[in-house]
Amino acid sequence: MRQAKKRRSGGKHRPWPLSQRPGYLIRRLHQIHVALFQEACSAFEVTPLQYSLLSALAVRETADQTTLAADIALDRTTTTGALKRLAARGLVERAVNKDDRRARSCRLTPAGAALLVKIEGPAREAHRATLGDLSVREQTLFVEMMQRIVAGNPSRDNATALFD
Amino acid sequence: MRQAKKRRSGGKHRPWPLSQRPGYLIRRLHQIHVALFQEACSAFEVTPLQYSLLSALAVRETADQTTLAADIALDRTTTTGALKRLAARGLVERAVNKDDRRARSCRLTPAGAALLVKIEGPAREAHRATLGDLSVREQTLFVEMMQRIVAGNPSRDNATALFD
DNA sequence: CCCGAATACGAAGCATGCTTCGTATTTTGA
DNA sequence: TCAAAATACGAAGCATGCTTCGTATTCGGG
Repeated sequence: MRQAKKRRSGGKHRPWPLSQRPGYLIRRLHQIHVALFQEACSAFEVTPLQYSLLSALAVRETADQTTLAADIALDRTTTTGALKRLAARGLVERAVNKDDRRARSCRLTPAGAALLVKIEGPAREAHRATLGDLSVREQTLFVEMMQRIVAGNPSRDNATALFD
Repeated sequence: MRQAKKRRSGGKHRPWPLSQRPGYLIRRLHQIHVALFQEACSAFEVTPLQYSLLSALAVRETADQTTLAADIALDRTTTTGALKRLAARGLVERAVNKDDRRARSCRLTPAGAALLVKIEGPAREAHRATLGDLSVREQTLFVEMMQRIVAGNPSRDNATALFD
């Protein structure tokens, strides 16, 4: 624990080291996780985001794009783009909803469901490895703290409608 | 250690909830931080990444793009794009190095240095607010754990030692 | 000194992520 | 009932982020 003192009076701007800034560290963590995930799941050509989408679809069975976007806390248009790519690969089906022609009903194809089963192991391992430098006890604590932060910062999408 | 929870006979694949996956939580944290930063620094039209770059430049005085990319642990070509945008706004100067015409010597302009001074307060507040749902003690622990994870996963290009 | 290795970039391409604006469709309320 | 509000999308634009490939320049060893 170094406590840099020094602060010369006429000195320039004293930089706050990047390695101590929460935002920088979070960006690095994200970078690390994506790299670990890509490595672990390279055989499936699936990104973490696509895995999240497939997981959400497995739960929903059928859902429109806006619902899925809310499920994974992602912007609606970004979600659409990802779903299009998954559909182009035959992993997801996007059909206009017959009861509401505004909506696109999305669902896993058999190929998508099969891929999800096969990727689960490596994907979990990648998630686990991301916190692999912490003790098991710390990992639990770390996840709990992240959940608390997320709970305290609702995503724009779904929360605004509740309170005007 | 793996206590295989029995899967119900008719049951489909049982998903690991997104809200418990480290990778998902990290993505949400990043999303939250960027939003808080943008809100706090909206008057300056600067993104977290650009702030990191300006900070790195303030320390380096002068540096080529590859060095800056390593400083902030970002891909070289992405760094170039960000520097171009900063240069277009007159915050950064990008000149071909006279001693090595392969390299681009980058440095803060007076406007860039001035902006960095003004943005520091709001930027720090945004970083602090990102962990605002944790107690002060927890914030310290959280940052320490993130640093440990980052230290255990070196970026492809090293030499981030400048920032300690 | 000179040729190959190393270095610093740039361009192109794909995939997130976000905002704003416009359109089609459904719902709703006076 | 019928026009306004709400909803679900799509397109376009900007900003990250990454990889791969190609080019210019410098450096290093024979």
